[in-house]
Amino acid sequence: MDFYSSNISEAVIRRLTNYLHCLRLSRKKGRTLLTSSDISGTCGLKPSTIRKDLAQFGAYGVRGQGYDIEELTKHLNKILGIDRKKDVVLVGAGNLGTAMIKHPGFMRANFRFAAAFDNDPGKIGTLIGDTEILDVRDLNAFIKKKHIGIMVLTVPSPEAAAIVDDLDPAHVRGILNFTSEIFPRKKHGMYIHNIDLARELEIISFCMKHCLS
Amino acid sequence: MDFYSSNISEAVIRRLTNYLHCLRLSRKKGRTLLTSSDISGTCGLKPSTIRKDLAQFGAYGVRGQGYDIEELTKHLNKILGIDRKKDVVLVGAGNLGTAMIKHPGFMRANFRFAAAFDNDPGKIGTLIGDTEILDVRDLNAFIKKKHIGIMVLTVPSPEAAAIVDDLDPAHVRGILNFTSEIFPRKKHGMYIHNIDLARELEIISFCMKHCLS
DNA sequence: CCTTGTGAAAACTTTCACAGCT
DNA sequence: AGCTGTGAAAGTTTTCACAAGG
Repeated sequence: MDFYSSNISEAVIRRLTNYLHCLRLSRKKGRTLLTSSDISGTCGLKPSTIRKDLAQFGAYGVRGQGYDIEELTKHLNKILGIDRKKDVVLVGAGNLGTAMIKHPGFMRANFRFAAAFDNDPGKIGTLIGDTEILDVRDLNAFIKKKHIGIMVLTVPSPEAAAIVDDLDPAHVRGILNFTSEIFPRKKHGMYIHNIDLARELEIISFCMKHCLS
Repeated sequence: MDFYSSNISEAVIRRLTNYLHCLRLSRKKGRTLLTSSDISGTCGLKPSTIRKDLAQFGAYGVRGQGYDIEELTKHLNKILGIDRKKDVVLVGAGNLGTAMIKHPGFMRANFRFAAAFDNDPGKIGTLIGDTEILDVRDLNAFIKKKHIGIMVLTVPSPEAAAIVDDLDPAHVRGILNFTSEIFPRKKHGMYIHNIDLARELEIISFCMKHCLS
């Protein structure tokens, strides 16, 4: 377990989340053991890659058998830091924001939306599911008071920069940015993950045209 | 321009979409030339990487000056296959689907939602913006009649597999899959791009914990 | 003088092949 | 017999350093 010091690439982390997906599926089916080639079949990765990844994090399978689903799930949850509840705020209570709050995957991954924020007076005070929409002007005070570490940013792109610049980096350590704004990976000690939905379609468009390997 | 035969990695394509983003920003500011270090500043990539990428696709800049914004934009649009309008269908008219249809980035990238599909009788016949919601049972007929090449899949995860399996691969060539189901990259000649929003948060969670390089 | 284009080097990632356990 | 764990090899990507050219 020396991954604190070593540089893990994003590709590996992304694969870990895929393994977790396979584990959840298999557990639902009532299985207790899973081999690297089982995972390979579901995720479309080489068994050797999977074994390397897991070995790197000190996950020990049993030779001749495979990996214990229960144990490996716990192990991966811990590695990914989703082994205990994390409070998250949503900023931008539009359709995308609403979709995020209602997404079943977030609860499964132990994320809890502590509140949503918006600048539309018509939305402020209302609920999305169980999550209250508050005034975006109170965002920083809320983050400070509740010790929120993660922000999901789903405002219109032009508003993104101002919100991020105003943020107190002492508290928010991670941002999931869905605006088209590209922020640097790390900014004031915060980790920012940029996902632009339109850009993903552009990637598909290319792959369809040129038949990506 | 030999990228038809060569294997371009997804990382390169993703970067191309970033360059396009920079180009759009700079054009808005009234600039006509852009250097690799300008792009570097906005995207957080090394200038040498940017030049390699662009050279690979035969984009020629002017030594001592940089790249012509107008020309490079056209060039990249063409490479990505977004130089002309493409019809897309949305399947799953929930919050995420609505967000996709209303996302300004799609129009900018020349995508047009020809229709949305859902199985909720209360939604069928209504509109999202200008896009009509039709019965999901008519999906395949519609795709065939209108020659739709791309599908955006935003149904609840358990419904995803059935829809994809029923699809006529002669028509749909690309799927942007937002369910947690992991499909193989290529299936029956279709290219499938999997994005699970919860998985992206898991990645952030890891990065926050272990300080990704 | 400035910035592109590019071969060569360095760094990183994936795959292979087989030793090591159960 | 079967599957993991792993060092070494192959393959890929990024970075460097500098020649070429406006």
